Amino acid sequence: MPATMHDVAKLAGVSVKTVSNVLSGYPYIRESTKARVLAAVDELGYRMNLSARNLRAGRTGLICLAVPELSLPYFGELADAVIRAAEERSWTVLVEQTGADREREVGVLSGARRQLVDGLIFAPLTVSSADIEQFRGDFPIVLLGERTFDVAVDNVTIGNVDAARMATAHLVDIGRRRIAAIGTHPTDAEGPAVLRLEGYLAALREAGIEPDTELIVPAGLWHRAEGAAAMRQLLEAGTRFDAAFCFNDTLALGAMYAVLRHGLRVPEDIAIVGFDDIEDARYSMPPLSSIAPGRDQIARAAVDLLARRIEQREHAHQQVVADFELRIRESTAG
Amino acid sequence: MPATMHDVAKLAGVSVKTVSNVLSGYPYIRESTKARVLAAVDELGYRMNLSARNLRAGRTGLICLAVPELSLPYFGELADAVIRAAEERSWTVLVEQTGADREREVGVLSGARRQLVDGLIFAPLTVSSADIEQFRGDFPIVLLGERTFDVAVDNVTIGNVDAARMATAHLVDIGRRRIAAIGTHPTDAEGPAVLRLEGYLAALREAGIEPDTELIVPAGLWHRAEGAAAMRQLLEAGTRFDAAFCFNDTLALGAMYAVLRHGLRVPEDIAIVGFDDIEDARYSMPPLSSIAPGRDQIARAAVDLLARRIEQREHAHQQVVADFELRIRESTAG
DNA sequence: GTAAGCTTCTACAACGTTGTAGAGATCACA
DNA sequence: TGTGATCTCTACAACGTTGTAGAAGCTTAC
Repeated sequence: MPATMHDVAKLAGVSVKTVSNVLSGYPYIRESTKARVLAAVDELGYRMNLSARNLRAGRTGLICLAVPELSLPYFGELADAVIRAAEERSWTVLVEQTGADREREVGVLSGARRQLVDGLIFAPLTVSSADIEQFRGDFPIVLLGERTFDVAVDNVTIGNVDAARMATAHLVDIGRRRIAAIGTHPTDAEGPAVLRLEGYLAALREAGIEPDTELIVPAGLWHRAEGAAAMRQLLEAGTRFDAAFCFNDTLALGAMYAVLRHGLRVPEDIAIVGFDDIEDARYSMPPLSSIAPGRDQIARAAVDLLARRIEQREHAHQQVVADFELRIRESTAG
Repeated sequence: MPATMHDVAKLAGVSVKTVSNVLSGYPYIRESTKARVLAAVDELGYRMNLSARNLRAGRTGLICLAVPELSLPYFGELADAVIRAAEERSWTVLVEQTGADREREVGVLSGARRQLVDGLIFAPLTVSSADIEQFRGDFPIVLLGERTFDVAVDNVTIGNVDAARMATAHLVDIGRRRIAAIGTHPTDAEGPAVLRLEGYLAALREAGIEPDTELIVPAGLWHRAEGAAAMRQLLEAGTRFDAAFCFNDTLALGAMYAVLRHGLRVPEDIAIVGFDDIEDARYSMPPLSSIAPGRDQIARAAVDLLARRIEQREHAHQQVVADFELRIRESTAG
């Protein structure tokens, strides 16, 4: 049975409230009293019961981070960054995995966790802006990832369209004309897949290249296996092409694997550029060119926005656009 | 202001306790009453206040998973598995990152989180068994990873020594005699690095191969960068060798990168085997042979052990040894 | 000398839920 | 018809904390 404030108070010979005051930094306390209380805390190994504190204070000090899967390196690294950023505010992060499941994403928005956490940082994959409007209710939320439609939610993103355009333009710059895009979500109306496709198409347009629908390959989950499958499909179809822009790095690494397996060279035969700049990208053979989003910047911005939203429920929603940069490595360089 | 049980009770025309009873599945309730209550819950969008419930019940429904870093793929995948296993018990997992920092690991054992969670699943890196004995107090804990010294804590592991021995023996089987070991922690007295080294040495001994200390290279963090650095060090030292057993897959992938960069072939010049079988391993070029621990089995066992420990504080501590298998891929196969 | 202000501490109620105990109905059976 | 068992529901207290309100002592200023 752990010690409570009552035990501490009794041992220190003060009232419960005085213990509470000492612990919460109330200024008007005699030094000697404070010392006695702290000694008692120490002696009993007292730890505050957070359920009780939260019940009273209406805050839990917990935030929820909802991502598709931690086993995807990008989200593992992102979770890492968010947890660190949250720590600076002494918040605790509770990670929820949504899979790629719409029902679970809706569950996160409207679900039971909302009673447990003060706010939500949410990287949605399948739910639409309309869903978000509908289910979020009056709850502090920060979205990760651009929303195509305007939605009254704080939002941190990198410029997906610009970044995708830059990645594709880089392939054009090194002389490629037949550039595949891997990872589209043809049925989505919005979301990163849509935006990255848009950037890809814009870059082609600017280069005067006619897009070829045969070179645009969907991939639902953006895992390595799907990247490899998509690339195999392209290679086996006999479609001629000399480069691929993959919508994330795991797709790209899977695709690169399939190219090499097929006996072709990267980048000589097929140049590949990815997106996310996960650690793997730097140690693949050849190392993978990729768009590096400012992960720490994104995490910090998300936590900051959420903090402001929690403190002050009513204010215009904000959009933070984080920086990105193209890291050119050997998968696109001679 | 969210609705409380009182609001629901008033709307349904029953007592608060009846609402509570309906919601917690108490059997003796008239169907019509139950229906009225549920309708009221629905109409008000009522969600239970978990702080209050926890305060009353003395349980939070949260468990803590403490790992070094989520951005390490193995731990990302492990966290994924633990979260899924915990979900089946409708527990929520709170992930704590310890870095490789002893102070933080001690903090996890003795820290403030203990008031917030019902139990802890802990993958320690730096703390010793003695630390664990000292700091854990009376708190439900399950350790991930073998303890060399006996410590009164539930424990899930794979047979590190056996697995390392099998990996090394595999290299011997394909005809290698000069086998490097990458990833030792020379100052540790226990922990996976020590055990894997032990397995490595055992396999050499069984094959009648004299270990060569020049081939045993430390690496603190088991990141790709350290694996690459260790391998570069070996290559530049001019030490002759024809294989490497890396203590985890990220080390192995970094090492493989360095080998290929150095203009040598894998496996012809240097065969490489890793440990953990992370997803990357299957898509590197060449694909990496690795020890596959039963990750889901480990996660489930850890959650099960923790559940038993929470329900019933007093009983002998248990050790679960999960299965592993060697996945042979091209990094060790002609 | 006393009003006003500061410092230090305390009692009490409240946060939203559930366990305990028990009050009334209703039912089965003699 | 009475007796005990079963069903349905309720009042109350309690979990451990903090906000509110205020008491008591001390200092300052006239």
